[in-house]
Amino acid sequence: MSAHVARKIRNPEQTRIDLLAAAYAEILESGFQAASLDRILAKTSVSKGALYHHFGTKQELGLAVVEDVIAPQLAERWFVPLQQSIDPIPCLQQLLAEKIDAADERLLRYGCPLNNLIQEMSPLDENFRQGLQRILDQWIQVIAEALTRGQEHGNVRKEVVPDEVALFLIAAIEGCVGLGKNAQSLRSYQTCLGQLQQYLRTLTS
Amino acid sequence: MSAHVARKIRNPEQTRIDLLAAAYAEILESGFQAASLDRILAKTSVSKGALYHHFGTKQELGLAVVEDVIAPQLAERWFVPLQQSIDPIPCLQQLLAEKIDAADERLLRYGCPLNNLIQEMSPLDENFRQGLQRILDQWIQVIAEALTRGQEHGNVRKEVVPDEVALFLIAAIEGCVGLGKNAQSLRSYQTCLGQLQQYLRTLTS
DNA sequence: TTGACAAGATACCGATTGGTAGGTATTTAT
DNA sequence: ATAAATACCTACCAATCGGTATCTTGTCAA
Repeated sequence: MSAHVARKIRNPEQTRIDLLAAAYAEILESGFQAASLDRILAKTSVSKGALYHHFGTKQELGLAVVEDVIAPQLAERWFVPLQQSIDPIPCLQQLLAEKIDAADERLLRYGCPLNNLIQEMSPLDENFRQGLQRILDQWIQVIAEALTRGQEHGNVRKEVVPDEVALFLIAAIEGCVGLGKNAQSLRSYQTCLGQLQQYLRTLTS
Repeated sequence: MSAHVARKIRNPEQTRIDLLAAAYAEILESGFQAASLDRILAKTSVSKGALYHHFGTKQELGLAVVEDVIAPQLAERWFVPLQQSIDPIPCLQQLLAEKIDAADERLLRYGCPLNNLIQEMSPLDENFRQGLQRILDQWIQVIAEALTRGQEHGNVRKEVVPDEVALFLIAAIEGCVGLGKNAQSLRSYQTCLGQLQQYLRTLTS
């Protein structure tokens, strides 16, 4: 079938995607500094020459993971639902509920990829810091806008400062995931996020 | 003066303390995995032979930093004041206020030593995880006991579950420090902890 | 069909890593 | 005074690190 179409031996876009996926996994498991390029290559059966054709340095590969893997992941799970919602408060509640229920074993073990890189890399590499901060700023903004709309609809107390509460919400989320990661306890993870849900309720009017 | 007292050429206890201090700083700045024994030795002018006389492996050194440096630090700043206080809620409020005011540049850049090690090491090394968890459990317990006493004195709402709120408080603190670390913004750090203070107020009856 | 460039492969490099071998020097106990 | 144990030092090691040089191969436009 399709005899005319020359079979593609090479597929640079797919190679790039494979590298990003393997690098993402390796970084999640070992951290960026301890992430081994050789291990990444072993996972992908891509050669080192190919890697360095697509990415100039290890740092470039890491930044690409942040921009092309982590950022879209977060956007899909948080930004899209929140921006589409008309009444954002129940939406926030449900996003938290999902986060509680969908407690992957992988999440419990390795934590949040975004927070991991923040804690490891922000003091060491300004490019990483800025790339991660861009994601955080978007996250804050999306939640803050949701809270503002909630205030306009009379669902959120006027006293709350959307920017500040959004910042705190993200901090609390990352904190809960981080503690659950060390406790290695689904129960800890869920009760911690459960307390955050109760906090959310104090924002409603 | 003191001609009889032989001058000490060697001081193994001090050597150990020097090593722990240097290792603590190096780990805070680079993380544990990327912490270089050679750099630690350079900071202390201690030889590698001496290091390996006091600590069998790099891991042992790291665990000693957790137990002998980080744990006492936290105990001094949180456990002692909380345990001594009769009315623990104002005490918690003030501890947070201190944490807001005493925002060191070093804290803002490198974050919380405890949380750093949690995020980096808990998935990689079970011994680290347990050592860190011991500290967390103590922290939780001290705060929970404070909250319970607060309930007994009628200062804290009966609905709060001390254990769970204590867990959440710590998560939120670490989250705030972690976000401030990436934002590199004193303002972010302080407003985030400020929101946590407001949360604390919702616990009072 | 061919020339030019992108994509990938292999072999290697210096630097750094945690750790060790084998020695010396100090301290302490007897 | 002396033996034994503790404390420390220097030189070295294999393994791994990120990165590079050099080459071949596949792709596509002209």
